[in-house]
Amino acid sequence: MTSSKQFTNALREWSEVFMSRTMREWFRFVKSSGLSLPQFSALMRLYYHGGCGMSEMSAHLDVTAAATSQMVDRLVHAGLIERVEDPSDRRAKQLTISEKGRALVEKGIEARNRWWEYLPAALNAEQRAAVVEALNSLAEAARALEASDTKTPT
Amino acid sequence: MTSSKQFTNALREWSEVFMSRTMREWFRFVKSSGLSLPQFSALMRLYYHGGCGMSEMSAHLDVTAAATSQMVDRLVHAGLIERVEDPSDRRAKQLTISEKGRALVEKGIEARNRWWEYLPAALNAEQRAAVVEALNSLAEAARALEASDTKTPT
DNA sequence: GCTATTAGTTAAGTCGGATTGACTATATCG
DNA sequence: CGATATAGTCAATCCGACTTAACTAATAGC
Repeated sequence: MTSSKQFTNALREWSEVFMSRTMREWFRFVKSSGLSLPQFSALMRLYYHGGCGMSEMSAHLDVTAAATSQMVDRLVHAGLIERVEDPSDRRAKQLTISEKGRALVEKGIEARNRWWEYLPAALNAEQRAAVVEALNSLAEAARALEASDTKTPT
Repeated sequence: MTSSKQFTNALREWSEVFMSRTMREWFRFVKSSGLSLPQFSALMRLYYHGGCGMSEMSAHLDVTAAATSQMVDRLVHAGLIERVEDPSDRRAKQLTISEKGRALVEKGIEARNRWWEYLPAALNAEQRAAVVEALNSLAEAARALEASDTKTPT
């Protein structure tokens, strides 16, 4: 078996364990928050990438402008998003996440990550160091991949 | 900084990169399939854990029996789930995933994993070996954690 | 054997997600 | 400057997710 194949198998296996648990925790949190998954997608977009316009949000969510407008209405009404006129184009609006929205997202991230915070205790110091190194390599490689994907026209 | 803290930070960082991309690919796939996320949750449950009853499914989805019944109706109608009478209890039904459902789930898993299959090329052989070892440790530790969580009354 | 409980279904209702179409205000282009 | 394009919103509509309530058939318990 090639080293690349072993790699892929190992990542696949970890991915299944990780996804299964993390998604479960995420869906649980979202449900308990009273919001929907698409609403959280909108919030996370603003949280991780900063403010954007309605069209950008619409493109990100891959839905029509009308759908976005209605969803953003609800999030604005809930105090989770702020919508202001774009100073450089009077037709447009700028969306930013409110402090309340930010706090909610952070709480969600915490909730979905909590399960693996007990993992260090199950590994010895040597294993932990190895994992740290490996994950850093992975994260770096994945970010490079993301950057090069972004540059490729689709 | 403690080794445990470094570990947690590394996993957190990888988790963000991984989740961001993987969820995006997953949502894209689900949307293109014409099914909803809750429907996929039901299918994945059957795929990974085998057949179960309606009540079990209802508990897994964390919704009422009526919601489950209606959703399962749609999946049965779409040929993705099979629903038969439970031979040991005439009141109950047994749900299993159909071949069509299985194929769809597998296609989805493939779709959400495709992005990181190019990662090996970005790492040298030494790094790859280290990652394989680390991920195996992680997967094992996570499975042990899952098993002990299951045994803990909630 | 009778009563209580259970497994699942059906109906009715609300909600958010999503679409299309129409519209207004604003920006761009020739 | 007028015509066209654009950014976003509103209305109407459909759909699936989800709830509650009521119901039937089957099982469990005494």
